[in-house]
Amino acid sequence: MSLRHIMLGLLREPHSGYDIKKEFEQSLRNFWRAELSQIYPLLQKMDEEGLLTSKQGSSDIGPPRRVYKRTAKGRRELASWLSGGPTVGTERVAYLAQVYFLSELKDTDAVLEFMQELRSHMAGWLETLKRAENCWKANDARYPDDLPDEDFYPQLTLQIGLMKVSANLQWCDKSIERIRSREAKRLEKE
Amino acid sequence: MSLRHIMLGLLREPHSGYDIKKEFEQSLRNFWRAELSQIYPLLQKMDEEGLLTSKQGSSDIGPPRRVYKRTAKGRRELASWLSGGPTVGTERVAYLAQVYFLSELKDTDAVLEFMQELRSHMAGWLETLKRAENCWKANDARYPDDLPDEDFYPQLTLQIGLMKVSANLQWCDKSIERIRSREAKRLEKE
DNA sequence: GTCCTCTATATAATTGTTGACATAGTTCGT
DNA sequence: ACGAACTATGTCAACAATTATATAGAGGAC
Repeated sequence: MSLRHIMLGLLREPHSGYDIKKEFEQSLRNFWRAELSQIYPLLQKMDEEGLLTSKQGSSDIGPPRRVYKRTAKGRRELASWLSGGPTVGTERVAYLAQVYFLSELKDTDAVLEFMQELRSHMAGWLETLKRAENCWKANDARYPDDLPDEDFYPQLTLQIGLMKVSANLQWCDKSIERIRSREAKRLEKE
Repeated sequence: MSLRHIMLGLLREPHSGYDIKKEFEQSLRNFWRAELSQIYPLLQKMDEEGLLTSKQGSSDIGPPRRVYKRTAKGRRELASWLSGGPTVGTERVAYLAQVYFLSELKDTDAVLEFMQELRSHMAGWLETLKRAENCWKANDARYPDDLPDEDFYPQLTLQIGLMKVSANLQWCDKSIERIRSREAKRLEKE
């Protein structure tokens, strides 16, 4: 039940479905994703349930926008999610499942290619996060802990994002080295 | 499409549905989870699709077991998943979404309680992973990189698991400190 | 003029996942 | 003798997520 709660969090301020999608592609990218085909029906459903209100907005460009905002009931629903304590044990990381079974690729070059592609994904992601961090440092260089709560907690998630992606990158490098040295040892023996 | 591929990976050796569930609770816990109610129907479906074969086994204890093993077709299906390169960008971490919106909890004590509960989850998980690591070190202390591939790659995932959970634990501690010092500053001003 | 991208909303079909329920034999403690 | 915990298999309803498809105006590239 996380997506509806994330949307309730975003809809403290009015947003359209399209706006929400952009948030997922920017700040929420670190820990959740959602497609428009999931967002639009859910907005309608939550509107029916009384968690949101909507109104027709206008736009200079393209078709008309429908803008949603959470109700008091929606606000309470979000607070009760947070009060229930951290939701742990639901994490899924598909690429680690793939690494677990990499012995199925009988060709060491194919394994190395896999790991290098993973490394390059991580490197790109790290750059993105560093840019986001610099952007924030530029604005709040002198008082990082004086931020309003609404910015402080998102930045905590940016920090752990940086830590995890750095760890991933180091692990990729170390793993590639280990795989190479195993292969070298194997060739020696022949 | 990850669960079916993970099951194809496990079914290099014959397993029952119940066995597979135990694997998810032990070695795969780091990156995927699945319930029995998902495993049993999927085994039947993959059997129909010709990715698995099954045979009725006997057991000393409890009701009879049905044991599955992958076919050559299943093996190829798994290889093609791995050849497609790493599946990235699908990760979901619900507790980070919660942290992102922690400003909705107006009471700092409630926020600290949330973070401490998260910290204690991470500490417990770290202990579990360290035990798993020690168990492996005890068996293969002298030649860690001489392991057969089938053990080497799972251990790579254990290493990144340890790194990520340690990073999480450090981040929890640092975050709790920052939240406390913000609160202290706020009280000073009054 | 045509194609591409961006804004913007939406539906349909399919697949994946969770949680509750139902069944049943074995072993162990009290 | 009774209940709890463990082995073992499964169904069903509800909910969540993905992929493909449809529509349509505005702006820029070629």
